[in-house]
Amino acid sequence: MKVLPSFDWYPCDAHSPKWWGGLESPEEVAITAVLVQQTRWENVRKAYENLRVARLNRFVAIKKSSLCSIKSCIKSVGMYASKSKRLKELADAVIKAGGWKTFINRDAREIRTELLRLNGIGYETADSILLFAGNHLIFPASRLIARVLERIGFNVPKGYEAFRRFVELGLPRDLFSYKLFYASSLVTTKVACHSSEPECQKCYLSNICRTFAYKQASNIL
DNA sequence: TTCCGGCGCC
DNA sequence: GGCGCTGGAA
Repeated sequence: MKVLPSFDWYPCDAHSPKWWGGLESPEEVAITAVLVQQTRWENVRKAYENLRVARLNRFVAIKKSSLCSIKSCIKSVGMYASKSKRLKELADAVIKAGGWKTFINRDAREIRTELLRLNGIGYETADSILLFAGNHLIFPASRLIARVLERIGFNVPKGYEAFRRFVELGLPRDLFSYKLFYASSLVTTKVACHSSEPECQKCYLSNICRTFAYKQASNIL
C-alpha cells in the first residue's frame, strides 16, 4: 500500500513542492521574501541568481559584505537601496541570534516580534519567512489573497491580523494546507485575478465571482 | 489613507 | 513616460 505524504511536508528540499519559486534553501527563501516586496517574481529571480554568483545568498556572507555589492546584485527588483539595507539588518539579527538555524528554530512568536522590529519587515514579509523559510504554522495574509476573496464575494475583515485569523480559522491547521492555499491563491492572481483588468475568462472562479457577474451585467447595459 | 520606492514592461 | 508589482511606514 502506498504511503501518503505527510501534511507537514518539509518545504525546503528537492522532494517538496516548489512553494516559493522553487527555492530549496531556507535562507534564500528569507532573502527573497524581502526582495519580492512590491515586485514581480521574475525580477527577483535575476536578483538571487546574481547573489548566488557573488556568493551572497547566505546571511553570514551578507553581514560581511558591503552595501553596494548587494545593491549591484539586486537592481532588478527595484527599491534596491532600501532593500539592501533591509537585508543587512536581517543578516545582523540572524547572526546576532547565533546563525540561521538558531534564529529560525525558536518559538514563532519570538521570531515574529523580532522580525517586526526590523525596519522594512512588516507582517507579510515576516509571516512569509516564518511559514516558508521556517516551517512555522502562520499564514502570510497577503492583500492579494484578500482581493481574490473579496471579488468572489467573501466578507473579508479589514486589517492584516484580522484577515490572517480569518484565513487561519478556515484552513486545516497544517503546513501543507497553509502553503497550498497561499501558493494557489497567488497563482490565481498571477494568471487571472490581477489588480486592474482581471482576465476573468481564464479564471476557474468566474462562475461564482460577484465581480465577474457585475462586469457581465454592465457590459449588457 | 497616503506617500515612498525603482524596476520592467506597455 | 505611465503603470503595476507576492509592502512598509508615517
